[in-house]
Amino acid sequence: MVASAGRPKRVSRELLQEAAFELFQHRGYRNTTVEHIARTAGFSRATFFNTFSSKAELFWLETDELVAALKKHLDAALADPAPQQLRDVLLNFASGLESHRIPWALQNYRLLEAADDLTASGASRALELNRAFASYLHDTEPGDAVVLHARAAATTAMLVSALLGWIDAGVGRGPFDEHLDRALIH
Amino acid sequence: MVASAGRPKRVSRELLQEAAFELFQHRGYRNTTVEHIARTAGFSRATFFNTFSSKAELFWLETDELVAALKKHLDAALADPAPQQLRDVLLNFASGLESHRIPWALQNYRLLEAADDLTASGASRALELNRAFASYLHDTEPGDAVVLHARAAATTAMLVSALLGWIDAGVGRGPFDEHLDRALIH
DNA sequence: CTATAATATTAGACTCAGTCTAATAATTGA
DNA sequence: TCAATTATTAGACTGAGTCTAATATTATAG
Repeated sequence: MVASAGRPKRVSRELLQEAAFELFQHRGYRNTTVEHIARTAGFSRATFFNTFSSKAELFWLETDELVAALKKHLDAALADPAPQQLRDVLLNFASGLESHRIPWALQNYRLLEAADDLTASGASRALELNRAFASYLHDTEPGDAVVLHARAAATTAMLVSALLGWIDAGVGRGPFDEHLDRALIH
Repeated sequence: MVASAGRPKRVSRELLQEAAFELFQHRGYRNTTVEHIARTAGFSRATFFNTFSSKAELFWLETDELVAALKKHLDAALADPAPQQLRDVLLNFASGLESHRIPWALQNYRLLEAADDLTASGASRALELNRAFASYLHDTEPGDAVVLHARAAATTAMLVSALLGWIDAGVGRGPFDEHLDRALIH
């Protein structure tokens, strides 16, 4: 790839994220301003908003990768000629989730309560998952739309509940798929 | 009740709400400023924030009454010596929900997508319900905490899903409890 | 009737997120 | 050296929410 014309980028999502998480740990999400994050990383506020569309987007960076991986997993499962039940696809994905690879945002999910923009952006991630589940169910076991959407919503809720419960369980918790197996009723 | 001392209140939640919903219909939630709402109702911005803690709180006024009614219903059910299953308590409550008494906010729930503060405040209402359901389950059928919280979360999700689906069904939809009965998978 | 205590309303200043525009800086290639 | 291109920046703006201090309206005590 030829070096493209124009002034080279100095900023990266990672640089800003690193500065931000340090500040969040230290002073909390609300007490950390975008100006503060940007200056700590060596940039201006304007550059921050060139890189992220919001303070919350930065917060969810790693979680978004996890969500994307799960959606990819669902797509792969759907490509199978005889797709598994959604439940089993999720358990399969869960078995690959290592304790040490949980996004910082999820480990610190209690921060959500303190900030409106975090609650909203967290909810929008859950809704994204919900759409993916509804779509999977639609393709694998069509039927009454009311029931289908209810099942998708229930699955999303149980997954999130299991994940947060597992995180809360702290060190010594077993593997995630065992928690999820108990939480995913029917 | 003796008339209390001091300058009498002129503002009321209802006055502001009436002005607000007119403006929301007309110009949308985002394009309606708090200043605009307050002035339309004949007050100042400062008075608005004396009355409501946020623009979003106003949006959810009627919904909050519905949530409070449901929580009361749960408490009443719990007072019974042999409490019903949560599912049946909810179906019972749903049968009393008339089509014409659906909060404006729920009828217009698609507005949520357009505004972060609405998503967040909507989510916080759902979480409030979720806590109430978890508490009900805790008192009626104790057991594994992971399973209990998963069931509460699933119930919340299915209830919301059913409610929004019912609203979307528009005129000609049957009674809500029929929808809910299908959505609440055991 | 007047003063005062109590409460409502208000203006206005402030912080912060997010948007936008216009200026400037650093690079490539001609 | 000049133009094209892209990155970074300052700075102004809007709007939500917080806060303080001033003013208005009432009841009641004297």
